[in-house]
Amino acid sequence: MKFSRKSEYGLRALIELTKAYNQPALRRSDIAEAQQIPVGFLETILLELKRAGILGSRPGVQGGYRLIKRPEDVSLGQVIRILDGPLAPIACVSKTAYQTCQDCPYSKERACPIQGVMFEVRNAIANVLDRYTLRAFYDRGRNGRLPRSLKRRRDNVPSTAQ
Amino acid sequence: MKFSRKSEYGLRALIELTKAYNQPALRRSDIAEAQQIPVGFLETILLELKRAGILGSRPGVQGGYRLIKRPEDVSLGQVIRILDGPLAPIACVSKTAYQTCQDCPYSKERACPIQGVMFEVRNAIANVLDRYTLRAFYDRGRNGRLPRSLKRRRDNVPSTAQ
DNA sequence: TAATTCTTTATTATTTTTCTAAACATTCTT
DNA sequence: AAGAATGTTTAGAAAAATAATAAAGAATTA
Repeated sequence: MKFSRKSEYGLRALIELTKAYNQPALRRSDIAEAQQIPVGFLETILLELKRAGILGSRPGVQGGYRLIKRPEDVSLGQVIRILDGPLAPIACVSKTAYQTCQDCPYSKERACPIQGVMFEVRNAIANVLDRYTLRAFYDRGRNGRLPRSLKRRRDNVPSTAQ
Repeated sequence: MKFSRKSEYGLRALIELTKAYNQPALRRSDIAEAQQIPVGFLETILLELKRAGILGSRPGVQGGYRLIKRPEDVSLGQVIRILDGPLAPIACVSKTAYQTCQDCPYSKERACPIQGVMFEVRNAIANVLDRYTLRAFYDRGRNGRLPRSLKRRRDNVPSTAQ
C-alpha cells in the first residue's frame, strides 16, 4: 500500500515550489538538487503537474516552474491522484475510476463482503488527503508543526499496527 | 495505492474459509474454483496465512485448509499486513517497519512537512482495517450488509474524490 | 542569434508482482 | 504396508509496473 516514488518526489518538489510561491520561477535542476531527485524523472513529474494546471513554466533565462494555483487551493489528494492515480485500494470502490473487479465472483455488488470495507478505507484516505493543501507547506515554520487551524478533526487514534 | 492481487485473493479465500468455519477442511482446489484464483498462486497465499497462525492444514484424503482462529479474532488489517506488508504509505511512518526515508532531505523528522499527513493516512487506514474482522464475512447474510453492531464509528464522510 | 531552459518522445533498466512447475512429504484408507 | 489424495517447498519464469535516461526539439530572453 505504498505511494510511489513519483508521488513522493512530486510532493517534495511542491514543497520547494510552494515556498517560492509568488517569487521567481525555480529551475528543475534547482528543485532536483534541493530535494535530491533524479532530474530526468523530476521532469516528467513537473510536466504532469503542469498539464494538470497546477504548475506553470517558461523556457529560457529566468525561466523555470512555478506554482500557479494558490497553495490553499491544491489538496495533497489532487496531487497524488495526478501522479499515482485513484486513491481507492481496489478499483470497484473508486468514485472516478470505477471498474468491476476482474474475476470477482459476486455479480451483485451489494453481495461482495469486501467492498464495504474497502469503500471505508478509500474514504478514510481521501478524508485526510483532501483536507490538507499545499498551504501546509507554506505555513510550516522551522518547528515543523502544523498551524493550529489545520489540526482539527485529526483522528489520532492510538494503534499497535504497522 | 492499490492493494495487491495477493491481498485480494487472500481475503477472498478467507471468505470461503470463514464460511466453512468449524466445518470440514476445504481443499485449495475448491477455494480456487469458488473464488476464481489461480491455484498455484493461492497455494503460496494459503501457506503464508498458515505460517502466520491463521490457517491450519492437513494433507491426504479429507485434508485441506481451515481457519483455526475465531473469525472475530482475525482483523483484515492483520491479513493484509501478512500478505502485503505494512499499511503505512511511506516507510517513515510505519510503526512496526519504520525506516528513514531514502534520500530524505529533512534530517530532523519533525521538520518534514509530509510526514505528519502520511502518519494520519496510515492511522486512518489502520483504524478501518483493524476494526473489521473475518466475523464480517461470517455474519454477512444474503443482503450483503454489515450487522448493526459493526456499523459504529464509520466515518462515512461524503467526498467528490476518487 | 546564441544561450538557457523547458518539451516531447522513445527507450532502457530495475523492481515488484504474479504465476507455474516439479519434486517431495504427510495423511488417510484399505 | 501400499497407494491415492492432498498439502509443502523451492526455484524460477513471465508479465507488469515503476523508475530512470537520453536525445532531439521548441520557446524565451538577452
